[in-house]
Amino acid sequence: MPELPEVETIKRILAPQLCGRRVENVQIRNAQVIAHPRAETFAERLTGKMITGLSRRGKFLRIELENGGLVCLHLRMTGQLMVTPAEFSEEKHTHLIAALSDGNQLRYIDVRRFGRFWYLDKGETDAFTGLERLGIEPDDPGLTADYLYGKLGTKKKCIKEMLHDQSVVAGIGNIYSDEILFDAGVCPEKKCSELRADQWNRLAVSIPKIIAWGIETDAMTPEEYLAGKGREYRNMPELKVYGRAGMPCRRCGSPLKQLTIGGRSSCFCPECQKS
DNA sequence: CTAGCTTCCTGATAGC
DNA sequence: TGCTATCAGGAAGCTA
Repeated sequence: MPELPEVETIKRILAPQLCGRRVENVQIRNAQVIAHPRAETFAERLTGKMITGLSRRGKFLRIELENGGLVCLHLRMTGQLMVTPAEFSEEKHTHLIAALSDGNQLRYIDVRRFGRFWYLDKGETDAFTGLERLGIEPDDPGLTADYLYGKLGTKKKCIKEMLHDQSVVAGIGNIYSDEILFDAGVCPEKKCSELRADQWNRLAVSIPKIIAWGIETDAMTPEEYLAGKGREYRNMPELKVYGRAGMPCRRCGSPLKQLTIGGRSSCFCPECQKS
């Protein structure tokens, strides 16, 4: 499931393959991946437009067009965006294919079909994408202990759940929330209202640190990208806790524990994350 | 305002 | 072998 570091990786890989290319035509195989406007209109608006830039905000990707129009997309759980030569065989669950002026194709593949696309004309604000309610980026200098405390200090929900609130810090999902809490030495079940000042301080350090580390370890060469046909965006970072239930903690050796918190599986070290 | 539940989807896996 | 049940999860939308 792509989180901020993977979306950033996708952006960096795709930007040089998309910028300066014109969208020649758009085939939408499954209209449900288009959230706004209607699929036909979406295809019409894109056709003939030159791609001028790619940007990321939280887990959203934005494809900027020459007319000031914007394609926003969210990959959710299983969405994959890739540029391939037109002759590459088509993956199962391909929902959108945009032919580009250099002969390549931009393809969207999504097994579970949770991902969504929006097209916004220049200045258009009426279509709700979710982008508008995003909080600050993890690398924003405004991400301080005070900021976190101000947003979450009175919340009764546990910190693990609240780290997923995109309106506080944008881009954190289930993998990186586990990694951040381990780095900060904070128990995922701890209620926000019960966190101490030193724990807010450590979270304010760990959030940008772990997200930056994720981006670094995801970094992929164009050769690696092509070898995987662009399907894999995570270069297998050495995760400390996520998915390692029962295995020894990399810091203290104690067996890592798994719990379901707010409907999400959560892994942590009961020794290193006692409070 | 918050908490809690449901929805969307398919593939992997477990149990019989 | 083949069936059914369960689970995974980002975020919106709903009710209470």
